[in-house]
Amino acid sequence: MKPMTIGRLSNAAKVKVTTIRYYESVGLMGTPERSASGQRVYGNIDVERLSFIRHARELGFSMDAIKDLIRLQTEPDQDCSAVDSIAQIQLSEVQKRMSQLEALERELKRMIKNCQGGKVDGCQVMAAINDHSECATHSHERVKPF
Amino acid sequence: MKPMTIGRLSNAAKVKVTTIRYYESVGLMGTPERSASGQRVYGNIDVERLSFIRHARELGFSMDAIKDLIRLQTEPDQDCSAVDSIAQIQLSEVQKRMSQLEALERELKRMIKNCQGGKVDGCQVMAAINDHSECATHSHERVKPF
DNA sequence: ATACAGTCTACAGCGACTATAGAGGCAAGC
DNA sequence: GCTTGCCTCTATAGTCGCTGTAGACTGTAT
Repeated sequence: MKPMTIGRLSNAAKVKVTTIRYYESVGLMGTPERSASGQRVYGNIDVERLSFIRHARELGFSMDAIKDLIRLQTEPDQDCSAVDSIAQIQLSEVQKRMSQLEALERELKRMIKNCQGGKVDGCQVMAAINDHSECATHSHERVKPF
Repeated sequence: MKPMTIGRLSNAAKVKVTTIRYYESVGLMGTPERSASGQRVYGNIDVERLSFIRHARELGFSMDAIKDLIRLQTEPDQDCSAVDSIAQIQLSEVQKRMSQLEALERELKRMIKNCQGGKVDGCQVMAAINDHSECATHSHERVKPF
């Protein structure tokens, strides 16, 4: 039975080694046992926890939100509503983000459709971006970069 | 006729003062004239350019893409296809991002629907996040934070 | 014995800003 | 002239969620 090193944990949970160490440094993962030579040694519970973190990250939860979820998990007698509300906030964030992106999609499509080749001089894409009177989202909220 | 200081430019273009200085530092905005006491002095053309940058950012264009667009704008005899292709890339990014978010929305809704209150112990939201066998997006691509 | 992969720490960098500190400038009212 | 109060200046550090690098040590297979 070989000890579960950080590399094996990485394979098991599908999270990069460097990311695991990062999660430890910010307190998302606890401080593991060490072997005689100082290497981290994990157990099955760490695979569980790290997989939970990965999935939550894939769902877009912030690391702070995940910390809250983990804390709640250790208090199983508590009311479920706190968990529910974290998920609700996440859902509304996702929906807000989607409606922004839909507006962007419409505007980008319009720009591209109107562009019939030719010179930059009369390019409708540039004209559309310059037309800052009409904003895609009708708000001044910044769309996060991607 | 008062000189256009950075604050007035900020108001006119709806971009924060600190962000304007940042744009200058990374070469997105040029280096403006200075008054005798060293304050930045702008003209109407700067309002145009900064508004263009703001709108392009709202459309999700990266700062590198915006640099390209500005460069192309100063060469109006060039072919429009470069501009078009920047917009096309942007559109496909937006669409990719949207389909990821749609998957997240479905999963979050499912999680929340199944949560009927009660204790954390039996919370379906937690169970759903723990169910990392079935991934929302069916890929291991990370959704960018927001 | 040697090769090579894995692990360690510490620190720098990414994008696109935002925040802070501490100094100096400018216009209006007294 | 003096004060008040906002504006602007530079420089630096922090944000988020990692990723990459350097240089040293460890563990395993041949």
